[in-house]
Amino acid sequence: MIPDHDGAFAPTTEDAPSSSGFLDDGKNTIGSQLAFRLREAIISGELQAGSKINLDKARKTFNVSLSPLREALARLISDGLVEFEDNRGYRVSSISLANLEEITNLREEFEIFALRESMRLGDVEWEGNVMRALHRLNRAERDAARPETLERWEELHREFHLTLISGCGKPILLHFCRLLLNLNDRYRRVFLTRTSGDRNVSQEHSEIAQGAVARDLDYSCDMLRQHIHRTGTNLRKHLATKGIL
Amino acid sequence: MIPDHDGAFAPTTEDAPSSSGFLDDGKNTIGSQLAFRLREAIISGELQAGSKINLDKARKTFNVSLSPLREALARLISDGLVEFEDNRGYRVSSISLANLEEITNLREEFEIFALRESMRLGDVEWEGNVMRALHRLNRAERDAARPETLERWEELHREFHLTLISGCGKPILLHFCRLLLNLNDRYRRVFLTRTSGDRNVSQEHSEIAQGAVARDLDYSCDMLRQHIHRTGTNLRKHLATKGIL
DNA sequence: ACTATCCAAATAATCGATTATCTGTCAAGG
DNA sequence: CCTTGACAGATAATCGATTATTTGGATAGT
Repeated sequence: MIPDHDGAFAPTTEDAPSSSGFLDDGKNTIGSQLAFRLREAIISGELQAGSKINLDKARKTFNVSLSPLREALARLISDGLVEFEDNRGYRVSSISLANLEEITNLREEFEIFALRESMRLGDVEWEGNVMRALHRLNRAERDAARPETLERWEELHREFHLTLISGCGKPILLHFCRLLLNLNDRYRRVFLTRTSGDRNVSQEHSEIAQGAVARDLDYSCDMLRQHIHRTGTNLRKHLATKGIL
Repeated sequence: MIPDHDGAFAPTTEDAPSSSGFLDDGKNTIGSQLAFRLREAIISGELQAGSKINLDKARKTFNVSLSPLREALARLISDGLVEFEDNRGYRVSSISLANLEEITNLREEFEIFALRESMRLGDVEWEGNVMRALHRLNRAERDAARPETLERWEELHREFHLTLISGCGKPILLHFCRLLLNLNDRYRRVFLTRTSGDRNVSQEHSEIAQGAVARDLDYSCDMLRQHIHRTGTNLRKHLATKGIL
């Protein structure tokens, strides 16, 4: 469950990372659903990075009133996907090489820290969740020609990484990692629709997960670091190539 | 300037940490001013941790309409000071021993990381800002009997810590540190109105700052770690004593 | 007594209209 | 020409009223 807007850094009430992470369970307010839709629109690149968000147009596009629209945008600000300035309105956060590099760098720092803590503190429950998330991810197909598989894969991928560090017992840290993962996903969704040829991502995930449940701290952390680093490097290349900077 | 709501993780436009960090420059929208007032009310303890925020009452108390009130609360959610649940409304984030410990722990990790980066990358401008912030802080008085001096000291103290790490060139990291500092300040404001007898906080700050501009990485980082750690320990004691947990 | 169901008051969410602010354009003055 | 100021259109912010949801308490059934 990504949104994480049930409360700020709530002490992680979730029993097990709900598989149906992103389900729009119909039970929410318009504001929540809208936040969900907008988030997807931004992460998928449908709403271009850096572009201004005209409230009137958005209101009409999504068929909602201003109140829930602002509500939704406020949440995306917390997520770092939208920026805001008094009397100037909202705009989709820009992407840049520097931003990508920072995200990658911070992910390395924070996720490794959180993984280490998880291995130190995680219980059997956590181990089980990790193995499940791994299995589900590795079973999911990822066909660039079929967007719905990409979306599904992204969801499971994020779920995997979050589950991996979910045993750390640090809600705020988890919150930060979730944000970074979110930000990172946007770059991947926009620039990478397939895995680069020289990588076997499934295997990378397996190595990390197995090292984690075996409590092989150094090995698992090292694998994770490399994993994040490689993704960063690939993204950097693609960003430079398609280079809209 | 703390609020940091000019945009998500904006590439730090600020030339120098504006001394007038918190000035309510009158030029903002009602929502912004309200966010400012509410933040102060929460950090100062005026709004009790864990308490529910009744929109109607708040609306009347602050003499505003619902829209700006929700706007303001949305910002405090980003700050981690307020929690929210669909159809259930808002409440002031709770405090707890675990929460305090996490904040302290993460501050140690992140601020040290950011300080190290600042020392690696910071320019003369940064050095100057650090020395200025230090001077201003050490000159400020802090009299438990006069709340306005406490408030002022807190502002300068936050400013000092932020300036110290402002050279790191990592806007997102800075954003996270700012949040943690904010959260931490609430504990101090509520539980510590004076420095514990066995500490010379001014000297601690001086040591950190001087080590920083001298680029003595290990020394400065170590001093900062101890500084944060001591504060955490003190707060923990007071929390246990006045223990409303 | 205990639980379940329904109702009413309290509270949150949303809407449409109004007010305030900003932005770009054009004219007058230098 | 360039700058300055004023205007108009576009856009954001706010408000008051309406609608939807939740909560707590009363009632009926076991």
